[in-house]
Amino acid sequence: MQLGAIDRADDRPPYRQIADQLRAVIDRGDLVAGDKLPSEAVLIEHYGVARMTVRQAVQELRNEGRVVAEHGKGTFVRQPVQVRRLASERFARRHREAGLAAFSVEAQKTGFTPNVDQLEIATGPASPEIRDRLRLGDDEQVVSRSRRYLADGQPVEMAVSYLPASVAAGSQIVEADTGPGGIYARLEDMGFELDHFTEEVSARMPTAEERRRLQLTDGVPVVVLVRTAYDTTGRPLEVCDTLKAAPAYVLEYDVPAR
Amino acid sequence: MQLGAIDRADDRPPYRQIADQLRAVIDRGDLVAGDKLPSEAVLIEHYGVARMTVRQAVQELRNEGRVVAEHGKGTFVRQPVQVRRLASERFARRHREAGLAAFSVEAQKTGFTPNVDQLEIATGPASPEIRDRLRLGDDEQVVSRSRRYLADGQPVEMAVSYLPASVAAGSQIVEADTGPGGIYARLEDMGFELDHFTEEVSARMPTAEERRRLQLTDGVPVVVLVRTAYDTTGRPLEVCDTLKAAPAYVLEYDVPAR
DNA sequence: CGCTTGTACTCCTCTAGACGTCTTAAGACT
DNA sequence: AGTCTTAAGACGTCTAGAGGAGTACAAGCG
Repeated sequence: MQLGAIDRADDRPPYRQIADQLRAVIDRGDLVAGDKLPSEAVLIEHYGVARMTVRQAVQELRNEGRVVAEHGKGTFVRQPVQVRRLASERFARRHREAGLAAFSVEAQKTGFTPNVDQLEIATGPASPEIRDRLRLGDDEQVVSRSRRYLADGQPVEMAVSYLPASVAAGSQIVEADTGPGGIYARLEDMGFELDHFTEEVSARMPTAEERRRLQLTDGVPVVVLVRTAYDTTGRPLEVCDTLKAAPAYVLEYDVPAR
Repeated sequence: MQLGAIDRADDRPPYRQIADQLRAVIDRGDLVAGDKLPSEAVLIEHYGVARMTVRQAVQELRNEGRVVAEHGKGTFVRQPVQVRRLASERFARRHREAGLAAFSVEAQKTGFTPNVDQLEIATGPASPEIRDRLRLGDDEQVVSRSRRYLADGQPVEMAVSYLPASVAAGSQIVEADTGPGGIYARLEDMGFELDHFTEEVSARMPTAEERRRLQLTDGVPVVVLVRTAYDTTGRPLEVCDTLKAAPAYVLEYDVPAR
């Protein structure tokens, strides 16, 4: 692996020159996914700069999502973010068969091994925003379920959903499958009549926490899917917010015969 | 504007506590878009920490896109992404009735008076990307159609679509309605059998030109809908990219009887 | 009045350390 | 052999400075 020196004649600051050289090492393939970057101590020695300068250079690569620092272990080259176009399938049909589509179906149709982690379930008072979305009274409690979906170990999606505690009604619902349609099937089993739901696709910049959990590159917005499920009386039964890095959502519709 | 102090008993590092407090100031509305954050010197004085600590806190907010630092001027709160919630309607039903959903249907169901401007049509060689998406040969030409949708005079959406010149076949297609389903109805009239299409929702930061045409504020990502229409043989007939500021897309599905 | 200059303020970059926590592996002990 | 301790190496956080460069505005000059 070849690292150059800092060119004092260069008008770019040293930390940027170092970052560029590290980037080049990765782009050239001298270091591939999983490889360890030279440690901070080595880079300090090589370039003859202070520790903060080296850290600032590495921070650039971290913000770009090219490397990941692991406390006590080292800094490692990350898998490149995949931006492949997903193969299209008969999604809409399956969607109708399943009754309600789950956003996370996508992960399962691409050949990845999907799994779920960071499942957290909590019961407590609702925030004003959630109260508004679920049309709850001031003192009603909600059950929140957050989880993260991974494809081949790589986080691709995270979701938080809220149900009125009166709907969750004990422990059954909170253990419901986090897979596609799981929660909705469970709700129907419990006697709730799902009528329809709304989905709203939006986008925004992720918070630091969201960027961390999804291992996002700096400057990349996330696609947000806001879903609300209603019963036949029009009462919201569940709201679910799903976050993904772009590209996010592939639907396929069949054209009906005319 | 109220800023607290650092809680040494808190297990979170000071820089994160400072970042949280600055975030809270923005979330509370004490500082709104365009306002200047307290300068580094003021924050150093207030919290009694070193410069690097303050800078690390502000860096978090910069990474989140909440603030922007301008050399020599200060650090300013950025325009927040709007999270306006749109009223939901029986979208899916209409979608099935219409045969194919158009992304721009939304504008028409919100009570705005929609209209289209900046219609541009051109025929020429395809870029490598478009060639790839339409599966064209090296020397095949494409017809591109770009337009902008306005609601009550306000630009809300823009779209560019490409058809192989062999499909467009003269002047009929290029004058096709830009409204929902218009182009697809025209294609079917011409004997093309539309089979299905894929839609991919993504998001990214807009280019300067896109920001200008959609009159976007700085820091707001755009939702991108990438649609490809296929005929029964699996050949792509049209690709269409639509851009909107978030929020963008509201669907409503009915749950079929079980 | 218009232009230049000075100056204060701002963020940018960097230095040379310090101590902390986490991971790993070697070595000591049972 | 298995378990515990310890130390080295790695990144995390922080201090207390320094000079640089861009900006805004007031003072001075022609």
